[in-house]
Order: sequence, then C-alpha cells, then structure tokens
Amino acid sequence: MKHTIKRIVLDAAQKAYENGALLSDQVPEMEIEEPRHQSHGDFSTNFAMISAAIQKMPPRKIAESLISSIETLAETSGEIGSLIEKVEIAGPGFINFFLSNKAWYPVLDRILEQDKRYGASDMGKNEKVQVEFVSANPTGPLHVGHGRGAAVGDSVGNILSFAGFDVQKEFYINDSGRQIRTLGTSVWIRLLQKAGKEIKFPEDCYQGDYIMDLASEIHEKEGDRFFQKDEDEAIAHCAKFAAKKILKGIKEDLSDFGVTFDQWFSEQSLYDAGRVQKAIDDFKSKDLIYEKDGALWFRSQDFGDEKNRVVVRNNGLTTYFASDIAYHMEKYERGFDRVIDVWGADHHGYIKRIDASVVASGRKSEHFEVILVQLVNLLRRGKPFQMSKRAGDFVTLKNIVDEVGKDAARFMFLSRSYDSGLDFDLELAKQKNSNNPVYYVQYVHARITGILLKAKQENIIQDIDFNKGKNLYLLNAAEETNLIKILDAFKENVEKSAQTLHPHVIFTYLMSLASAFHSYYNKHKVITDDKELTLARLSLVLGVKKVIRNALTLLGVTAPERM
RNA sequence: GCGCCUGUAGCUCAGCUGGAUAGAGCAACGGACUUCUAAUCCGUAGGUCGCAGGUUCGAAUCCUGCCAGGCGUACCA
Repeated sequence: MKHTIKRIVLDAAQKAYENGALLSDQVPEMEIEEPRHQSHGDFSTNFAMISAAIQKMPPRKIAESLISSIETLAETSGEIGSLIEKVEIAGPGFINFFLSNKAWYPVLDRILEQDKRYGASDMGKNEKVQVEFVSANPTGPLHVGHGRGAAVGDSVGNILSFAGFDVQKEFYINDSGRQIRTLGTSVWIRLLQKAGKEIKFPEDCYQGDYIMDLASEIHEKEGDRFFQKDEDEAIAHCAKFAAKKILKGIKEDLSDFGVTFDQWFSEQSLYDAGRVQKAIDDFKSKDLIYEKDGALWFRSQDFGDEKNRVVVRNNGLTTYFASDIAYHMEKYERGFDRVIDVWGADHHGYIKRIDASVVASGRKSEHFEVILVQLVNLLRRGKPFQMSKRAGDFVTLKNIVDEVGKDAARFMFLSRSYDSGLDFDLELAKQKNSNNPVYYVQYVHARITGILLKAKQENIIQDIDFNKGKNLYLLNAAEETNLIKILDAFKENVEKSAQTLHPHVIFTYLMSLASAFHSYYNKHKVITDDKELTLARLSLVLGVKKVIRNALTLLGVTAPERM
C-alpha cells in the first residue's frame, strides 16, 4: 500500500509541475509513513517539507498544490478515487492520506491466494548470499551463546531467502589446529586416569564431564590394550574419535533446535587442498607478507587494522587467521556476492583483520558483513548462572531446549536486537502464561484454528482453508480495518528485517499483530447468526492465521493448531 | 589507553536511514468468562529518552565531548 501512495504522490507532483503549480520537477527522497495517531490518517508524507528548498516555496503552499493535484487525479482515475477518502494538510506541512475501507480488502484476497508466499519479496533479486553461523569448535557441546547465534543466523537466512536472496547457510568446522590436539590430550589423560595412573588433569585441557564419557566409550571399544599404544598415536586417535562424536552431537542439537545448514565446511579440507598455503603464497606475491622474529606477518595495517597479524608462527605452524583468510577467499570464489558471518561479540576484534584480508584479496569491504551477537546472560528466577567453559560446568544449548522447548527458546533469543545483551531467564521461558511471549503469538494461531474448525462443523465452510475472500465489503469495524492494515504491512516488515539483517523486526511485528487479533477476538464474535458477515470474518481470521504462520516460520517457531 | 556494543517507565526492551502528543510486555491497581480456547481482553497509574553542547523549520534518532555498564585488545581459537 505504501508503494501505491508513493506512486500517487509522484504522479501528482509531476502533474502539478506540468500545470505550473510547482516550480521544479525534482523530487527528493521522501518518506511515506504510518502516523502514530489515527487523526493523522493512514499514511503521511513529508514531501512538502523536504521539497521547500528545491521548490523555493513554503511547505504548506507546496502541500496545497500537491493536494489539489491529487484530487484531480482522484476525479479522473476511478482506481485512485476509490482508494482515497480524503487528503489533508497538517502541522508544518505533512500531507495526510485517509483511505477508504475498500482500499484494504484486496489485501485479504492476496493473502489467501499467495498463502505461504504472502509477504515474500523480490528485493534480493536472487543475489547470492552466504550466511555462516555457529561454526563452533568440535571440542565440546554447544552452549547458550551458540544458541543465540544459531537462532539469529538461521532466521536471517530464512528472512533473506523470503526477501528474494539466493541464500546458502553454512557451518565452518574448526577441525584442525591446536584445539583438536588438546581435545585428544584431554581424552587420553582421562583414559590413563581410568587405568589407575595418577596424573593431574592439566588446567588447559577441556574440563567437562563429557570428556570422561568419551574416554569411557573409547575404553569400552578398544579395551585395555589401547593403553599400550604409542602416546602420539593414541592422542591422535582420541582426537579424531572425540571430534567426530562431538560434531555428531552438535548436529543433533542444532537439528533439535530447528536449525539446518546447506553445507558443513571443514577447515581441515582447506589444508588438504593446499588452499591455506596458496592464500599465503598469493599474499606473498603481492608483497603483503613479511618476515619478523621468525614468523610471517600479514600487512593488515595497510588495510585499516590496528596492527599487522601473524599468519605463520615461528614454530612453523599456521594460525587460525591464516586458514580464515583462505576460507574467505574460497567463499568468494564460490560466487557469493555477499558474505555474512555471525559472530559472538567477544570476537569483534577479529572483524578488521578479516575485512583487511578480504580487501587485500581484491574484494570490497561491503562484500563482507559481520553480525555481531551480544552475549547472553543466563538467569534462573533473576539470579545469574555462571557459565565458564574452563570450569566445564556450562549450560548447554541442549539443556535449554530440553528444559524450555525449542519454540520458547528460539522466540526468546530473537525477541531483542542482537545489538543488546540478552537476559535469558530459564524459569520465565518455561512459564506458560503471558510472561512468555511465544504463547501469546502461538495462541492466536490455535484460537483461529478452533474457530475455523467450528465453522466447518456447522457447515458454514467446506474446508478450514480457502483461497478466496468472501463478502469482504462487510468488514467495516475499526478493529477489522486495523487488522487488515497490519496484515498489509507484513511485506514491508520482511523487507526491513532483510535490509537491516535484524530478525527482531519480525518478532515486534508478530507481537503487534497478535495483540490486534486478541483485542478483536474479545470484542467481536466471528461466527454469528449473520451467515454473510460470518463468511467475511472467517476470511479475515484465516488471513491472520496465515500471516502468523508465515512470520513464525521465518523465526523457526512452529504454529500449533491447538494448545 | 584504544576498539566494538549498550544507556528510553519500577523491571525487560521496541522506536534510532530526523517528523506531529515517545510505545509494548512484565510488575502495581481496578474491571471482564452460561459465549469461537481467560495461555485472552478493557481501564488506571507510571518517562528531565545517561549528562552537556552543536546541526535543523523540527532531535530519543545525526555530530562532538563527557559519565556509566558489558565485551575485547596473543606468534589462542
């Protein structure tokens, strides 16, 4: 609808210029917005105010000319005439549009016809985008922080895809390097302890109980003869076994959390294919790498980083950064125009150096984006939980999903902008009442299903799902127009969410739609003796049901038929 | 010190590509179930938008400086 209003304003401005009522045909970037107050109409534009300088006329004078031009348009075009009830000047020069009820009815037909595609946009123009998220080391189970990143990454992927981008979701497995060796050592030492050897468990090894479980599994499988093995060989075996097992667990946990990936990308595969060395050689050939103190340094400072960074240590081993350079090069070679990484806020210092490497390898800074997800503060009844990976007693994502459920967890993670830290209260997320927003929204879907089922039982409709609105002209209550207006705004919200990469836009939208529905439900009965009106209202609530489902789907939350 | 994020109602937060009287949920108080699910609704109360300047016809929103909190600042990942 916003686009329609904008077109009318542009047409009217052009006409006014042709008539000499406006002095210039230049149109600055104007806003069409929904005013906060009903008395300001359905839509409002600041066209007159921002045109004042160009037109060399006072804003109210411009507004008058434009309004008279719009009125002429409305008289000559039946389509526009039936849309607009009145247009007013207000305040310093706002032009306020009041639309007729009739203007809104087509929205419902569109929803029923387009169904699961309602709200989809083509703004992405099939641009290839990669969203990489979670990417946890396979050295331990996923924790709460990963959960937030997973929910954000997965939803951003869904939203971009719905907004017309060609999206690939990827998990980068850090299955190479020191942390894997440490994992192997951790398991091996636990094994030796089991065999009765008195060894103190090193502080820099992984402390969690899951390490002992892994050791037990290996012991069961391999038997006592495993202790006779050469230590290096044994550690390598433990590392491989443990990483594989942990990765399997990570996949399961994510799947239970409703998160799926198009690709799992192994860091080790970069080494196996020689791509890390190739990346280093490439930078060397461009004189972007130099040697100092026995190590190789990348000149990231030349590209805006605070200092230069080591890619090969003086012991000859490559750093994590080196494989990351190769990884990002590889992403662009796969043809992505946009690469989006979802990281925890504690990695923010890493952005500049990756950005530097992206630019150094010939891409533009705009092609690399990072979604920085602020930390999660886990609470129980307002009291903080300690999450220390070193102590090994952290709350896992699985713990949370098991305790509060997938839907509540995802909705909670996406309820706030990821720019802010998030307080996640386990007790609150478990409550099945209005403290917990997920039920507020899901309840709408279940309630409507109940209404539709009843209508079917009473033979008012043949099917609880239909694709054409009925008697829409009977929807004249203020609450009905209001609901349709919110349904109409879904696509704009999808686009805004995709543009800003902020899934909580959809959360906020869902809350306002749910609130409008619950109000309506309490004030008006859908099924009444008036068969004609009943059909109209059934069309309306079916529209609400579909939009709730579509929006929840973007957030990875299910829309239940009953609760 | 430097860098990133944040500071809006008692609490948790929307609003931030500038617009008209700053919104929601929770908590508090008062109401609404013989009805399509009360996991709901209606009403009341509650705010110098961290502080100080600046830009603008107009600032919670943009700029500068300060104050406060979180995170980071490795030849770790």
